[in-house]
Amino acid sequence: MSGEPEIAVPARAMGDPARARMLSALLGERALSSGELGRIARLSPSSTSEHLHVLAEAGLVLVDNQGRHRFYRLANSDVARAIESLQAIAPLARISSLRQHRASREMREARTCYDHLAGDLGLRLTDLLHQGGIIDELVVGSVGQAPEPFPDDHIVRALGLREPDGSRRPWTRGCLDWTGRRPHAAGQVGAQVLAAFRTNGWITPRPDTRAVQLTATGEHLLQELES
Amino acid sequence: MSGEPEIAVPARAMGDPARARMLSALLGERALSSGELGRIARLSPSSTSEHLHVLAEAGLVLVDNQGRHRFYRLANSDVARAIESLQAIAPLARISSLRQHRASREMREARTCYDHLAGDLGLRLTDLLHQGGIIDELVVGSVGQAPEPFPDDHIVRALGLREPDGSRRPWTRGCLDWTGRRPHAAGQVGAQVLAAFRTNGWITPRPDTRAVQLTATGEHLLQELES
DNA sequence: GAATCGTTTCGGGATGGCCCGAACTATGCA
DNA sequence: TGCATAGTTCGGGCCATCCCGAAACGATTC
Repeated sequence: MSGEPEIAVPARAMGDPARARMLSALLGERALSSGELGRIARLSPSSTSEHLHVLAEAGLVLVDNQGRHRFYRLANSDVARAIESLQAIAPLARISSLRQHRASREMREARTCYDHLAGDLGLRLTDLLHQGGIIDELVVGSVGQAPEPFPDDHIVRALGLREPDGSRRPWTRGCLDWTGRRPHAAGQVGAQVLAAFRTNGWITPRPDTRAVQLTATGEHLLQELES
Repeated sequence: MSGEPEIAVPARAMGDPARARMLSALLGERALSSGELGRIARLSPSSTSEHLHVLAEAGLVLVDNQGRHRFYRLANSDVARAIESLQAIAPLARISSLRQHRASREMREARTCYDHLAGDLGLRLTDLLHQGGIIDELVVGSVGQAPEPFPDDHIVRALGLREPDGSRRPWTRGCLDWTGRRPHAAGQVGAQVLAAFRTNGWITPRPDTRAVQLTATGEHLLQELES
């Protein structure tokens, strides 16, 4: 027999600035090593290790051992969802240094959000998908169906989109994070688009951050699709 | 210029067991006084006051002064959403005492969840609304439209449901909390149903908790609608 | 096997949070 | 005016957490 959920457990784990930075970095989907996370959180290796232990204990992250590295990732999409929902009510950090200013600009331009793209790039793609009839109008938190029959037009071919995979996962989901004030496309279609951008080299990762850079090829493709 | 949201701020505020209990109680929508919250969290008045100060500072709760009472409530529905999403990843409390056991059973049977009903009662109502064609099938986090034209059948009249009020708020939203493993109806329709249950005396509040009790009248109504 | 690299564990110091009782303020009521 | 009630502020004790450097550990490399 068990009672109510103890939200203090995950909340406490997320409630330290260093651990919050780590989690925010891990929202960028790919697994990060203890060392990378330590650099992101600006901590000594020993402190980093302790914080990661706390996160694992609270069930927020999982570890993959690979050689002498240990790669950490968010435990599941519910954790990602919880972090997003906290971002919606969290105050925005004050920016003091020039370095932070640049990092903030890069995040606004384009970044990954768990397994899809966000920032200005995410919004451009959302508009494109909507104009192309591949997704419905998005409302925050809403889920949408794929069009029937599945189109085979220019946009679909250019991005290499495939039909939904039949899993329970919704085709689109409106995901709001703190820039833009408009939801961007998450869900299966969002994941497909991010995968396409990665494998085709339309974006390149930036070091130690979820921000990504749109390459010249990527920008060309977008402009061509938007015209 | 401002940077990323600092999720550590709300998370830290929620990350104390006493404050978490208060927030969980406030999920029951109605505002609670400092004294009531102190009893719920089992704290001295002075500690209660400090904790509430922390919650207010983090923007999670708002205060209404009424005479010598101070009534606290969740700041907005985003906060409620964040608490719900943490409940989805939080471990369930172990139950030791008989008293906790009874409280847990009462919560499972029927409780309020921000501004709608949850627990077994919430699920019964969700099924009823679905069978009556008033809401679509629910998926967690999904939003649904009201039927057009708005029906005027037995269920609608019995519950006194009105058409959507034209606000942005979705007609239905699938809200999952920890019992039942199935989403129950939130959104405008959920709020209307709770209001009807309250004003018609189909439920009565239980002291110091979000749990409510279905009255004999309420049970009669439900059985009649379900037949 | 020795050196190296990434990571964890341990010890210890500083800090801050949590708790309470006592004193204080503000409201309501007689 | 005086007293009771609701709530906050203050002071102080205690404990958990957060940080780091030193040392240990395990895997890879030479």
